[in-house]
Amino acid sequence: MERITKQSTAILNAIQAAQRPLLAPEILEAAALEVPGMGMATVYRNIKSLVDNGMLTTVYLPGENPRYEPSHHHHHHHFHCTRCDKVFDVHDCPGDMQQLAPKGFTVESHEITLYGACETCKLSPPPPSA
Amino acid sequence: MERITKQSTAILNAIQAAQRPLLAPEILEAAALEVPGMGMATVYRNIKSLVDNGMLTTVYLPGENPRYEPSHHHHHHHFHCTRCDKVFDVHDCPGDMQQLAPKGFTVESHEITLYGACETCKLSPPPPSA
DNA sequence: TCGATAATGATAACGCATTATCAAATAAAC
DNA sequence: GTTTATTTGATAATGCGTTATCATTATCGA
Repeated sequence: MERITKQSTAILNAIQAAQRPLLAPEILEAAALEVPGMGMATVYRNIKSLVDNGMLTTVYLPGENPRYEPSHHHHHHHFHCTRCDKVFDVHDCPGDMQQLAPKGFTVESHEITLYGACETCKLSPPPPSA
Repeated sequence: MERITKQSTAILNAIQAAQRPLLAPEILEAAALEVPGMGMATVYRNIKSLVDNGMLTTVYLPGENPRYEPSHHHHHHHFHCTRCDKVFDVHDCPGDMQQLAPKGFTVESHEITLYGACETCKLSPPPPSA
């Protein structure tokens, strides 16, 4: 990916504008608003290139397909809304986790995923089923 | 799965003896020690049945295939050894995570995965590469 | 503007975990 | 022990995310 195309521009725009990690199909959906007819293969090709360049970071959550966000280079976690399935960054962290591990184990890093309702879903709960 | 067979017995034994969540291939490997020639399909069939019965709990870790452990019914987390890739239960928990979430978000649950070296791997580090 | 070459889109192919199929083996009831 | 229905093992098939293929299109340096 050496050339700047309207597709690659739209893909990068979509990821940077999202302010949250996106799934590949979400990136396609967003970028296709700017470049209608864009194909899934183009999204995967550009993602791969951006990840290889270090511009994108892959976010793995339990039982989920990979999401992608601009590389932050600072420690953070994620919130997965169980209503809308969107994932948001969480910039706070409880800190060292060494004390949780069994005796004799060494903790080198950790991942935390929070689950619950995001603000939008809290304010707009689904109508009670009839 | 209504009948008790030597295969189903070996599978349950393997899972209960492991004292840690196992991948499907690990269950096969362990159960096959007791019943040589056991097939992967039998493992998946029995896992599915045990999960449906509530006897087994599926453990999802980021970017990993599902693992299985006996249902505990108590809140706990997991430690993933980056050396041997084994996963261990962590019975401690930092507690409520509501304060980490963005304003307006409601935290209902959380998952924590610790990464590092388990005791065995710490005591037996790999030889330095030549 | 032209030409070389990289990117795109459509689609086939792939990898891999999981599930379905079905004949043979085997629990468990009688 | 016999009978009958369930389980097993081998293997094909599936689902699905991702990657490869290749003719066409488009970028960008000359």
